[in-house]
Amino acid sequence: MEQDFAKLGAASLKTGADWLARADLRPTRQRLRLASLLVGDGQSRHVTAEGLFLAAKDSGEPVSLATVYNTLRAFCDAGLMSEITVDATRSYFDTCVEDHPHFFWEDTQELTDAPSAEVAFASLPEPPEGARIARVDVIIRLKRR
Amino acid sequence: MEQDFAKLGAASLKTGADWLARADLRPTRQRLRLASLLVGDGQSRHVTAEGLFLAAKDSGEPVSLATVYNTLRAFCDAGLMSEITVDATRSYFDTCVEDHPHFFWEDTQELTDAPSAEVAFASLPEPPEGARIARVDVIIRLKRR
DNA sequence: CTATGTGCAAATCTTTTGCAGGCTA
DNA sequence: TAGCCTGCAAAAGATTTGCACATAG
Repeated sequence: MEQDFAKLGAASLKTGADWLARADLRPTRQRLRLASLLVGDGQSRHVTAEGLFLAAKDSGEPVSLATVYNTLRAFCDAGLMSEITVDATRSYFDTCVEDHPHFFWEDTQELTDAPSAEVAFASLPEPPEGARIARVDVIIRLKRR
Repeated sequence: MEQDFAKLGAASLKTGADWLARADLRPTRQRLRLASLLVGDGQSRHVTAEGLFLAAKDSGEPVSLATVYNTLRAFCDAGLMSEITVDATRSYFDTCVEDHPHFFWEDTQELTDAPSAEVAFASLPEPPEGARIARVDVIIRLKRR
């Protein structure tokens, strides 16, 4: 589950701070660090709690695992991130909150964006009586050949 | 997570036995019981381990939770069932092994089939170089209104 | 009779939570 | 200063596993 994170510079710290400010989250040292790793370079990123925890440790400013979990939860609650369910044993989090399709690489357990423009529904069923469609998850599972 | 299971009669035991035989699985008392609950009426069914465990208990012939887990795993390995990932905290199993779309009722945590004919892709992306598409999961998340 | 399957309890793994001390506004 | 945040360790919940006993072929 190799994940490549933003190199941290002044710019990424600034970007992370803006990102937190958008959601009225207190810019603590830990949140700034995690935010920088997540959106420091303006790219969208897919992480697991464990992966982000390791990235923080590698970056030289460790954040406790509990705080990584709590922070990812806070980011989701604040609408900054979304949780993607692809694997029964692990949660994935995406810095992009739009409903979009994903590739899941079964060999490396890596989650990436699928080109959204190329996944189009010809039709979707009418939601059953009394229900509305909250979201449509599309996971394209890939195997190396 | 109310799940309604097959009423067990001679027919359902027969059906369950055939189902096991198709996969060369030994027809033990526990497997026959679970198979009957799953495919006894020829309907496709979506279960969690806990739900199936309770159904067995209610049916008057309990099966231990560990065996329910091991058996569901065995049924999947044998190609009789498939595992559907919709919820990070629980695994769902489907007696239908074809790749087909699902409704997930967020309020009751219930998983049902979506009318497959009505979910058509206009297009799917080309799998990235060196990969092939193993499966495409479509989960339509529903909220009650 | 031998290989498999079952059940219990214990282990494992991911995620959450209680609580004491620290830090932002 | 008040309240939110962090980290640690413990708790919780789902699933797996080790092992002794049972059972199908």
